Amino acid sequence: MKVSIKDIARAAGVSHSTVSRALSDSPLIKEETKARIRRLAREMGYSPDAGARGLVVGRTQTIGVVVTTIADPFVAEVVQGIESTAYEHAYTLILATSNDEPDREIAAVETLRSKRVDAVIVTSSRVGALYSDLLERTGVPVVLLNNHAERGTYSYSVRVDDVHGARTATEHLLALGHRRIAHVMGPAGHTPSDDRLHGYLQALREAGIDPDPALVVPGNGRPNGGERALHQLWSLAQRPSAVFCYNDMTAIGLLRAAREMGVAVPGDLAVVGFDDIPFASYTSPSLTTIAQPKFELGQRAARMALALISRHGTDGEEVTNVVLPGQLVIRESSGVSR
Amino acid sequence: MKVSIKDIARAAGVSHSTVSRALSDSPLIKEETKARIRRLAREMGYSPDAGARGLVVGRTQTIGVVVTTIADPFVAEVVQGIESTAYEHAYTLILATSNDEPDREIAAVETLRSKRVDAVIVTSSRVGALYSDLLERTGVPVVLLNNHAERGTYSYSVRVDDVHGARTATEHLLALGHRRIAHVMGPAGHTPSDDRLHGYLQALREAGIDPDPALVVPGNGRPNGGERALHQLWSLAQRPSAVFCYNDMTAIGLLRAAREMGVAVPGDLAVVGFDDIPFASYTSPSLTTIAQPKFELGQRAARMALALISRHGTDGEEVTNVVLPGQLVIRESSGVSR
DNA sequence: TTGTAAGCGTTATCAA
DNA sequence: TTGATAACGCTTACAA
Repeated sequence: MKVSIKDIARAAGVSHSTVSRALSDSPLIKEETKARIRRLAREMGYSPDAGARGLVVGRTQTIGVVVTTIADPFVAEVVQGIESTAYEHAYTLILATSNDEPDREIAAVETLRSKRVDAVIVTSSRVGALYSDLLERTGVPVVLLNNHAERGTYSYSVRVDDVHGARTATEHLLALGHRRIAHVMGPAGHTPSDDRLHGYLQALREAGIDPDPALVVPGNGRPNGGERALHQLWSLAQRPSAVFCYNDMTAIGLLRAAREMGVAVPGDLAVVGFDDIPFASYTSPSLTTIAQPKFELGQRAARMALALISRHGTDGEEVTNVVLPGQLVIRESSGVSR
Repeated sequence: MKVSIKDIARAAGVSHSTVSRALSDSPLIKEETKARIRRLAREMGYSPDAGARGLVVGRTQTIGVVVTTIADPFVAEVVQGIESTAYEHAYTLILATSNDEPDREIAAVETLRSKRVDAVIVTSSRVGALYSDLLERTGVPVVLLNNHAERGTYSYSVRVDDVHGARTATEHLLALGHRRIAHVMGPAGHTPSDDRLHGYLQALREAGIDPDPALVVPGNGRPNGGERALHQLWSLAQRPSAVFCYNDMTAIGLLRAAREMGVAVPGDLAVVGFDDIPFASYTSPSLTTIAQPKFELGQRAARMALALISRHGTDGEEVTNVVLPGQLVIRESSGVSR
């Protein structure tokens, strides 16, 4: 049923090593025999066994991708970018989902290690460091996406400049004349959360505004976090006139709450998000946001992983961390027209 | 560097087969030795080579997942469902993206075959049949998700009942008093598109309404298709008072166009979608739709794949195709309150 | 309870 | 230009 290189050898009356060479187009083999063998292989429905090959060559042509959940539009687009360049280089993706649960993070690392992936790309995990530690001593290159960590021998990162993006968002609101600008934070203990908060504070201070702690409220990166945040903000004696949300999901939840509460956006409250997920342009009002080059982030991460793989041992070309800028996309929710 | 079963054997002063047995918790090995070997394995940082094991046992504990694009919220949730049950059964996912390009579909099949995946799950492809053909003769079980095809020995499907869902959606609009109900179709040549159109027509006829061909307009399953569709519908002499869209993405585009064109929803036009993507409840007005049990679809597909794998050869338990019902979720866009 | 040996499907090293 | 043969890391009869 399953046809191997030996079956072909038998049928062709040659040795199995000749078949192996012919199939990998070795210059050692006579064109004539090559052709014959290739035809035979096709006819017999031969498919090379990647596992067996990996065993001997020491590479699996496989990249492990760890995400918290693929059901996050941001993550999905990043993975799309990874896949596209992996595909171009004949690499395959193994997907592992962590759900942000420590057990599953560990399990994911173990599995990927066992599958002997040539590299690992970790997207927006809270514990990128975990991977670096566990995998680095294995010698598996690790690329952290949107999660900086100490730079190790094998661990690199590609990310968007969160601080700068947050500043840009905040400056946009400042330029529109807002003085009481709130911020809904992201999930606690997440580097991007910290950085965006940081950028927000920086922009305020540079504008000579003393940040009001009451205007910085917790969130979780999901819609319900945004909803809760608006309730909290609206119960303040001194309400904000604008809010910069950790991400678009948060902003979308906040937008919905605003609708329910009769808070006019951008009239009563200008809103800016972060990420530019596909739906940002379909909300009502459409969402002003900082666009992350999601697909490109994925591409860069994949390219970096490939570079690290080929560099492996030979330590040739230098690989450096990548930081991409986010871009302000102005839509209705910040009410530029006001 | 890379420690193998033999290294452990040497360190433990036993043969490598003893190590193999100990690590797989064989009852043949004395508890004492087991413990010793396991400790050693941990200390030495041993990680079993899945490829090597697969070579001998004939299984890779891997499921291939083919999607057109992972950057589609519907697909992403389905994959999430697949991953979750695969994980529970110690299976790993290999992700292949086809972009709906024939070349890549072929390439995907070849790759997955080479990687010796134990089963393949294909999500919403136009050409599910292709996979059945190519893989079935290989003996790899194929599960088609939302894409029925001829039932083969190894090819099964799990899907949502599109006809029924479309009927439900249309009946909902009929019950609200609408008589001129339009339909924006999905991508041409896609089974779900046909089925949903079919259900829509069925519902109309049963209500004694002769379907007006002018009210059935083309779409593509994406927002811009919905936008174009509304322009087309609104240019009619006799406009519809309601529209059933192929899916939520289409409806969302249509909603945006409506906003731009000053068409009130649901006042001038009631809108119903299909899928219930996460954002359906965040649009404005929020979207009435037919909810597909996405996560469950994924789970079922994975379970079916696992069943097919274990049945393999032994032809034990019967496996039957799965059809899940969609559920009407009433929100604002159909204007129930009117 | 453990060890020996064969074999899974490849590639790679020597010889011929 | 081709063929033997070993090796990759593992499981699994078959012996002991």
